[in-house]
Amino acid sequence: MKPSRRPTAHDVAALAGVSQSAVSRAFTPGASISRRARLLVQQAAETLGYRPNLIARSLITRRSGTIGIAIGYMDNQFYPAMLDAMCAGFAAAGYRVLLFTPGPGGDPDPILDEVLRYQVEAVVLASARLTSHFAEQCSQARVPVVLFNRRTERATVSSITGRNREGAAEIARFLIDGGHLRFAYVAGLEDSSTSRDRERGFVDTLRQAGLTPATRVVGHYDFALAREAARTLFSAPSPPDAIFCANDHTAFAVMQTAQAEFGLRVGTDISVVGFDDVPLAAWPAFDLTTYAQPIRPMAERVVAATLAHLADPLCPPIQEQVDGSLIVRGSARLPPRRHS
Amino acid sequence: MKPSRRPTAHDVAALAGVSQSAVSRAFTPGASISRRARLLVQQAAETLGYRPNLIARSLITRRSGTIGIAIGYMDNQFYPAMLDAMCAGFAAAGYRVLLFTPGPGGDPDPILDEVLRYQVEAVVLASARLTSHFAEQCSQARVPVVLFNRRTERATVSSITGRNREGAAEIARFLIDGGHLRFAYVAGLEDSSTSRDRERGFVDTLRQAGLTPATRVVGHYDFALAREAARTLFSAPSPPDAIFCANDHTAFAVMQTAQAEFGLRVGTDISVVGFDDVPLAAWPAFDLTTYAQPIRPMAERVVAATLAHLADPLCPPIQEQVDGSLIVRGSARLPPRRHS
DNA sequence: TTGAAAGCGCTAACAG
DNA sequence: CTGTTAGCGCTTTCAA
Repeated sequence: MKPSRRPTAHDVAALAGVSQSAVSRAFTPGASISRRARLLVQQAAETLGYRPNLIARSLITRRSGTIGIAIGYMDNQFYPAMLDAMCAGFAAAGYRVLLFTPGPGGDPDPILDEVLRYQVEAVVLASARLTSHFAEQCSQARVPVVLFNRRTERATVSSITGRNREGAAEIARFLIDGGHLRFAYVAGLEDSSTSRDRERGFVDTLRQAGLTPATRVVGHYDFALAREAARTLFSAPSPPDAIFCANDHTAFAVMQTAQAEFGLRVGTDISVVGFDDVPLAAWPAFDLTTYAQPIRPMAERVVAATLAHLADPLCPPIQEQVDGSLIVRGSARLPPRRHS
Repeated sequence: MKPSRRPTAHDVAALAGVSQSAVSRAFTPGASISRRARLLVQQAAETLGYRPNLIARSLITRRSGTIGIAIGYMDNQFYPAMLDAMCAGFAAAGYRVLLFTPGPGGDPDPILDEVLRYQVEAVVLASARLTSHFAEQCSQARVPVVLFNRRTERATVSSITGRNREGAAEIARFLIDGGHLRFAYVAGLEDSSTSRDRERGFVDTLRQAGLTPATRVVGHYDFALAREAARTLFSAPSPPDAIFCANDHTAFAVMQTAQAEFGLRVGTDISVVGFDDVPLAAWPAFDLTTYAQPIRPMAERVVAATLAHLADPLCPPIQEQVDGSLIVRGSARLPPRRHS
């Protein structure tokens, strides 16, 4: 017994009494090989516990079959759910996922370099940090980039987002119809396109309705900071009665602070609305009114866009917005019923 | 301009006027190369945008630098948090993470095969499905396996778990001291070692105290199913006053069902205790008493165990239990204060 | 310190 | 359908 090395195609070939190329062919779906030869190889492979080395294959085919996914915010349920869905989508398309989580603090650049060295065929960026520079480096290396839930100003890179402006505008109208008067927006990260787009849709709609502009605080998409922002809001001389939060995760922080620290009844004393419709939003404890960004469809679009770039390197940037919809639950006062 | 191919070490060598081996050496930390040569190479690499191909390197070094992580339950906050921590840990150790999420339903075996073909150096299993058979296949292929948060009966494979028995026993004592009388356990998956161990610690402690055995329902670690189980519990003629749930995720389902559907005040009318101490448990809306499984330390132990196997292929299985602690919050009635 | 040469395990022409 | 022959891009002896 030769215990040290894993069996190679040569070993299998020797045992099966065929050439090494025959072994290769036996493991290649469309290859031309006789049933007999394939059987011989399969048996030999079985007894040896042979498994084709995909690394060696990648080297020659120049396709690693690997997609890099950068994802942050694992405490915001939206991202793990998305990761799960994307992973499944890529797996179904025959790709493996190399995960990298650019932790808080520290320069994310070295990790990018690492990933590119590993010959990922494309990169999906789902983290607000490291978006622009990172994306640039990738496209310089001719590695397609797909941004998820964020975009860049320059239309040079692909992105899949929700309908941030439209969704926020719909929320504004919903709150206006609900008879609210003092609005507030809890922003995410200042340099996040997503937070800015949502703010814009919200603020513009209020302005068009001739209402008092919304108070603005910043939660940085962080639970603790969002709670801090909520305290600022509720401690003000004239606190808001309608709060739109940059995402559900932020909304949870705001709701709980309102209830636990200010004794406010959410949905009655004040209205809180989020964005995303993560599974938690439907939990009885939250019952959050929010604008749904559908996980599965978005994941599918990300996968599709990535595959499009892989299929055609000259494919122009794809910028898609996936439709969402307002999910009305109990965290915001309802507009009066209209006759239909 | 030759746009099609990415630059290789040869291209860099040609431009720098050195041999291709020199290029290799310039990118190998400990290699013997003159400052001059290294500089030449670095400049040439810079202008060409050269990045060493790690796939090619793996082929010759026989080390892919990649760890496979199988993880499920992305809706249970414990797992994304753990994934994040493990990813960071492996990255710090110079390893990349290949993620695979064995979705619900379907045979997980083909995906395993896929992963092994990709030459991962080790596999971390953090999903209850695919544990035993999968682990066997891996060790047959001489790929070290580390189970996370689960173990197998046979002590042949490494595992990192929390103190399930002890933690559950401590919870039982806490509830007994709190003066509860009618206990219940909401189990996870029936074939999960974790759920069984927790149940055992809980049940044994009750028995030793001479108390009525706990009612037992099954939540399968699933939110909806756990709610269903909770309904069964609360609809019984003599409903429990102390419920221990297999994990926090299950506890959230139980708490909310108690409140929303049965009008029970958690922490007053009934006590609910979980296991894990996920970030959500500390949210005001839940304020869940639970037994903490510390994410960071557990992740560190997983990484350490994996590296130990990598460093020494003959390393015997490592079975570690990471200490936890009871986190007392408001979801369970407190034992009466004692004089200290 | 350096370059030449020999592969890592596999795929992909190319003849037979 | 099959075996032979070149490599994929890199690391690693081995002499020089």
